[in-house]
Amino acid sequence: MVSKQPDPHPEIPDEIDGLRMTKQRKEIYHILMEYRDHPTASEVYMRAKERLPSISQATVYNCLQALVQHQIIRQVNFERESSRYCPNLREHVHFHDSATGAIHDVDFKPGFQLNELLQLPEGVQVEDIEITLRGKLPQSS
Amino acid sequence: MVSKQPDPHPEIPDEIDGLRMTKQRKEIYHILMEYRDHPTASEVYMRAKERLPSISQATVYNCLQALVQHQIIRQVNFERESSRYCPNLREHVHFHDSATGAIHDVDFKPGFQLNELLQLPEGVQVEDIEITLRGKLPQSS
DNA sequence: GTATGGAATTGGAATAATTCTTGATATCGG
DNA sequence: CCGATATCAAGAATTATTCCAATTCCATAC
Repeated sequence: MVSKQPDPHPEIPDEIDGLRMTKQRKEIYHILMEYRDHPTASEVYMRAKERLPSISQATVYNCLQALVQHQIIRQVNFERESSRYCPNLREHVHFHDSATGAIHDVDFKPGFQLNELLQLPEGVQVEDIEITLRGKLPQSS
Repeated sequence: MVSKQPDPHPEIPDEIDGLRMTKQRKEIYHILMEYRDHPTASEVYMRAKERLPSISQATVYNCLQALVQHQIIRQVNFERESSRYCPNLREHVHFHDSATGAIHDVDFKPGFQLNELLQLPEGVQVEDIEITLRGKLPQSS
């Protein structure tokens, strides 16, 4: 008679938007929520192995992909680097600090309108916007 | 006595911004200028082979990289797809037509200011902006 | 002209991130 | 409890790109 292990992440529901949250998916989602530093798949893999030593890279990729497809997290691409993953679902922009390599989320100002910024042709339907900035933060931050 | 072949692209100077424009580099630059449809490296390779049958993929990659590094063309990345290349040096945005897959350049409106759009922290120095839109054009276009 | 040195080109091998495949496991509904 | 379905694991396969070593090209000096 083996008693079940307690769920290590009881704050994460067993299902999100129709996706069954398995042990592995919960762990990976938890990792993204905890640090929010836009890790790559292999960084997620390294962190996940600490709690789930038998997890494989393939599972990490599978889980990340399942979470992205169900719009629980976002995949972030910068240049040709490895994809990074981000649990922030608000519409936002990514700022890459060229000094430290860190990535910061930057929000839009309320009420922004794309066609105030761009010479878009009449009648376009914009389904998705992706904005990435690269630059330096002031010293004091 | 073999007479030299005439330069197939006399409109392209023999040097741009300190980069010696060899036969291969001229051909590749010409391909980008002619169609302006944001081809991938292997699309450029296929087109280049028509005029320079002995050109190699490695050369295409080398030339594209040299042109990018000398800021003669731009490398454009979208999601995790192959890089695409673009001779438009004006600051602009890429619009991916989700119906046809075509990529269109969209200009900024004059006098746009990033911090009208974004809640940027005080004192950031933005060195580079990359904006990509995905969506549909109106039928009639 | 011809020689020379550095840059450019070539073809193939190597790399890295990601996806695919297949079999094993776990979970759900009845 | 049992079969159906979903998920996971491990390694092979794929794809875009880069690296490497050998050759070729080209500008300049002789």
